[in-house]
Amino acid sequence: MPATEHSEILPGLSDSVPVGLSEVEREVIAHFVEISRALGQPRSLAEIYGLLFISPRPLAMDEVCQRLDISKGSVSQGLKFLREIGAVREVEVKADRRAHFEAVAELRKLAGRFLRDQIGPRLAGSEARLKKLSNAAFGLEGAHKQHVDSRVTMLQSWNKNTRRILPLAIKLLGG
Amino acid sequence: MPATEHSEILPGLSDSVPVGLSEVEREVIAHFVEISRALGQPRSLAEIYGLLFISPRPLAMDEVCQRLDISKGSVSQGLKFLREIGAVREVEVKADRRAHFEAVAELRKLAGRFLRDQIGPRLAGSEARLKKLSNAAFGLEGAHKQHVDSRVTMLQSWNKNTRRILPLAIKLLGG
DNA sequence: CGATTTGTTCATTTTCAATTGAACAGTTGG
DNA sequence: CCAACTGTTCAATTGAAAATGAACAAATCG
Repeated sequence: MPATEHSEILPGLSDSVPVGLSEVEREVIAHFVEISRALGQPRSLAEIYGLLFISPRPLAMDEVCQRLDISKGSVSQGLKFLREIGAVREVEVKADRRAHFEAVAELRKLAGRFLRDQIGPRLAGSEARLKKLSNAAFGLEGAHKQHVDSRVTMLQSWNKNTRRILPLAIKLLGG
Repeated sequence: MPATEHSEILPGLSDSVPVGLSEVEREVIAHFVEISRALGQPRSLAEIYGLLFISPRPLAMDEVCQRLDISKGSVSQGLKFLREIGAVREVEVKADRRAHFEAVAELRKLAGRFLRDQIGPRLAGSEARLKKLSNAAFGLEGAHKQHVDSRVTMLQSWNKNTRRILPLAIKLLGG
């Protein structure tokens, strides 16, 4: 007997939501969990996105809850965030009033929005801070001032470099 | 009276290690703390690197402890890591047997090593996982197999793109 | 050689963000 | 209108990662 892919742990309850995750699903989710770690994003986000990414059809919130065994609150917040950064889109499903979601699978869009929303603001804050720093350095004198000035200049140039590279990276990723 | 830059909170104890941090030091450290957050690195690392970055001379471990008010253990571990990724180098100081450290301030080296040591291994692991995934997908059938295959292919291509970009980013950062 | 200084390690504690779950609000269908 | 369903919010809990500090090893000094 071939193993059923959507493993049904409880045979009696068929044709509702499958219980547990298939091997493929587990692996895909694990993959996204790793990536999200590197990006400093919470695990549940990655799990939700991974499940939607590999799902052949859009899923409703409570389906995600059940399949991943995470709380309604987490899924609600997770989906909210994923929608905001455009990693997930809401789609209609006939004869079902629940909201359904599917993964946006275009890397260019994904990476672009992530960088714009998560990294961009930080860089902006950085710039402001460097200005403040530059002021603080203004009051100094002599060799000490020279040293501080050179360091501050360095930081400003690093920031500028980073700004230059981000849009470029997005282009390359998408192509 | 002009504010002393290396603020001396306890006037009697001069010419040993200054107590507290100057405004410039605080700002520079805050800057690195922000960056380290974005990179998912612990705060103490950023504080240590920031202090060394703005310091006009190499510092010994216990100086770092005192100035930042961090435990000896943390500083020891922090410096170990920073040395490993090449963000800090050890230098000799005459008539002082303690090890002294200074910040490596070349962005190219810094970013390069960070990407190589922290991101590279993750990408490698990713590749392995994708192979496993590809195998798991092999046993499937029909439309479901087609869907899974297309998704797996997508993941593989994303990985490849990322690999292509990293070295490029390093080059651009340094220039 | 002790005594002191320097530095590491690692079990415990602390901290902080992620997760939970219960209360709540809004919709829909009967 | 009310009962069931769907989804959000937020105070409390949990858990994972970081910081502490004491025990230890190694080097240096007198």
